[in-house]
Amino acid sequence: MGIIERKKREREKRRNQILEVAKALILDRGVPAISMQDIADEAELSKATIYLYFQSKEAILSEILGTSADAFIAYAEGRLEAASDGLSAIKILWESYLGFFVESPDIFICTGIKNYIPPAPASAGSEIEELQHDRKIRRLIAKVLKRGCDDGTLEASIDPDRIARIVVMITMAIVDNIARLPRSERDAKLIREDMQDTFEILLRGLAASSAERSLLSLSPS
Amino acid sequence: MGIIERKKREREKRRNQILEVAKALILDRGVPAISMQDIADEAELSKATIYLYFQSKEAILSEILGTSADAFIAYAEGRLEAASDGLSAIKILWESYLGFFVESPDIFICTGIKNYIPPAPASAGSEIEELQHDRKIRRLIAKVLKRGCDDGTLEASIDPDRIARIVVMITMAIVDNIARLPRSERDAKLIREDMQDTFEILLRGLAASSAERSLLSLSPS
Amino acid sequence: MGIIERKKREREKRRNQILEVAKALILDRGVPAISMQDIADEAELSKATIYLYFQSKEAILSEILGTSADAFIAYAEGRLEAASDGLSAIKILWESYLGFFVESPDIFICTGIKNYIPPAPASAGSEIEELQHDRKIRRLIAKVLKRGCDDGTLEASIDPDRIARIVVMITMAIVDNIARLPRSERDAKLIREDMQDTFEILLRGLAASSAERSLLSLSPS
Amino acid sequence: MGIIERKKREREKRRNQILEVAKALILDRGVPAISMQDIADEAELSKATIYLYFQSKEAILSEILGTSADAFIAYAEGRLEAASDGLSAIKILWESYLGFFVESPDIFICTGIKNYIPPAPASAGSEIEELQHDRKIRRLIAKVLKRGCDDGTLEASIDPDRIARIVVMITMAIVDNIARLPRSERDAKLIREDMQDTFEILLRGLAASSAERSLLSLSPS
DNA sequence: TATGAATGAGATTTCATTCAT
DNA sequence: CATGAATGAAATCTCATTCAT
Repeated sequence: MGIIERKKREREKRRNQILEVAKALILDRGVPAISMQDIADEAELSKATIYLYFQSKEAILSEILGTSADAFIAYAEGRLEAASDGLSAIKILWESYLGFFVESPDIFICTGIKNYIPPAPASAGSEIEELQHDRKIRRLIAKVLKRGCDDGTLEASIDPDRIARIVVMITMAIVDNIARLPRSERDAKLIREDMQDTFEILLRGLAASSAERSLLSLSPS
Repeated sequence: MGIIERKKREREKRRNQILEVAKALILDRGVPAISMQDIADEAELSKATIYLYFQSKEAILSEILGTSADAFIAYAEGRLEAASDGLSAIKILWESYLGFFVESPDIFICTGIKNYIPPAPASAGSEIEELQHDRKIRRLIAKVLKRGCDDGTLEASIDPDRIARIVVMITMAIVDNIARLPRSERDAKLIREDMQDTFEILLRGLAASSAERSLLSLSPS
Repeated sequence: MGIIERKKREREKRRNQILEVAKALILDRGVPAISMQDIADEAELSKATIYLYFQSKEAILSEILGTSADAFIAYAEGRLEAASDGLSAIKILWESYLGFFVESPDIFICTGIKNYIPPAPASAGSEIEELQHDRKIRRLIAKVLKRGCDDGTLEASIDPDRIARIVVMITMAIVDNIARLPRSERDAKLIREDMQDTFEILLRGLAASSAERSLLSLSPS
Repeated sequence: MGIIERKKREREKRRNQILEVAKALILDRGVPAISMQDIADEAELSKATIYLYFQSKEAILSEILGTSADAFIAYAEGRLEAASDGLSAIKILWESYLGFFVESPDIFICTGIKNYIPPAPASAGSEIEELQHDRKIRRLIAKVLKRGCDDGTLEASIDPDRIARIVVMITMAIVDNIARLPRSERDAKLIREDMQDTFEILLRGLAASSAERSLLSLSPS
């Protein structure tokens, strides 16, 4: 029954092609400026065909979000195994972020999408699914923070879950701000600098007071 | 000739009424979901009448933004006079923010508007004006940070301008995130708690290492 | 009873002021581009006040048309008294036209208005009134043509009434074409040249074959 | 795969249907009085569908204009091959015009459109394209006039380009004037008579003085 | 007389989505 | 599976005109 397999593979390929096209367009013109027509045109498919692969525009956006988040999580989890304690774990997390996300345009795309999704929509259904993407990353961060609280390398008073949420927000905010610049002025280096500064401040703010100052700076690859 | 005065007052009243209606709608449904028609309907006026008071939809949004920002700046500047050094100044700033903004729904509205403004627009004209509102607040924060760097109460290595930008971003991010919750779950207390935690982390991250730990917590009124 | 007289005079003055403003605006931006609001603003009156003096926008346009036509007719009739025969009469008529109208911007205004009035409107009422303005000029031209047919200086086969109508049309067409140029390139000299060429062709076409060729050119003042 | 062919044909048919509907409406109510809504209603399509076939209202008007002009030019050029000299060429041109255009309502439609196009627009871009339609006809006329000047059958002193421009204007003026009559009184015969008279006058005015008088009348088919 | 305020009706255009083939 | 065609609903903005004061 290889034929069914092949069909499935081809279907998957089309899906990905559409997603790639959508990502490229978002990067170029911003989420609100692109229409299903644009995606169809660029993918050299008809609008109707797009609807064969995705239920709605929102579904496309959601999938892009999810894929990127999952990829990051896999990447970060691999690197985290090398962490000796909570403090170094969170440093590794941020270095991963700086290394992985910032180099790739996915970061702009995801932030663009997140900010496009209307705040507090009427139907809670899809929204919950949306947040799921965040939530995975949030859970990862919370785990790392908790480890630091437990082993004494991070300030004991913090609430890992809440701070994890805040950290995700902050990160997105930085990207979003860069994304608002005209495309030509937009620069991965800018983000990296802003993020490095921000993460160092957060690191100092989160570390236990006993932590050695010299450990509180980041050195992204 | 009090008649002219009265007319003027009434006109002002209508303007404000429209702004209030717009704010209420934004709060309720989010910026992208409201149209001039919605505003008109809710204000029990015709669309054309709205255009009598505001040149465009953007003008309404901009005015809301500007008014709130100005009010906050005035409020904060008054309180800042009591600051003895940079560290206490920044604490006062954040306490002001928590006290002033967080209690009022303006915070949601402003964040909603800011995030609605299309990222990286072609014409820089109006956008620059838009950002002006931010810029004022940013300048205020930068001034406070600089004071702290100069008098040794804040970490000397930080760049006041960049960090000011980051701080504004972070603040908006927190609000925005809350705003994305379904209206019913959304809660000023939530924001206050998130912000307080965040600001405390930032405070510890920004303070000079010599600062007394006990000074690094906030107590909003 | 001077008081009533004065009021009447003042009313007349306001009317004229409004008409002048309207003419200036038409000249500047073209009929379709001006609104009652524009007229009111420029006249430093309210829109409602304009409606106290004129029943509608159309009424203003119509009055402008009428006034200009009447002025031209008076001017031309004066000069026509010097005509010795039909051929010289028609030359004088065109020279008058070139001298009077072309020098003054009224020509643009009138043409602009004429072309703005929708062709073949539903209600015949107002339209008939409109054409009245033309008709007066047409009658004048027809009279002159008839004189020429009768005294043998013009081609006997022409139908004075029909040709009069045609001549008015042609004249307007020339002006209209110039009016379509960007205001900066628009030039009274241009019109004069086009009109002179055209009138000379018409003159040759209308003159009896016995007419001396040397009489068939125009020399506008 | 005739299916693609058929689709293409049907698409073309729809386009034409829309153009026909637009033409009928223009004929009936005049260009300024019709909206995209009207066209859609009359074509029993939705407004959005109209936009599927034409980029804008202006595009529809322009296409109507272009099609008619091209058709006329083709028709006239074919007949012009029979011309023995400049004088007979211009006679043939006018006879073609009378025969081709005047019988069809296109003449009203085109004139209506031309007069609708705003005078002296800010952006020269689209306007230039618009005038292209005229220009083609103008060029044809100029060529014919030049031939006549060169072979001595037309008055040598005329400037072919300028006179060509004038002739186009005059022609349009006649049509436009008829179009302003209430639809019921409007009559192709009227135009034909007016145009024939006019063209004969122009012919006499343009012909060299040596031309035989008997050649200076038109006999449209 | 004069006017500020209000508005109904409409114009053009866009877009996510559906459906017959 | 793929698509061309169609559309309803909306969005922003304009304008001649009326009316209460």
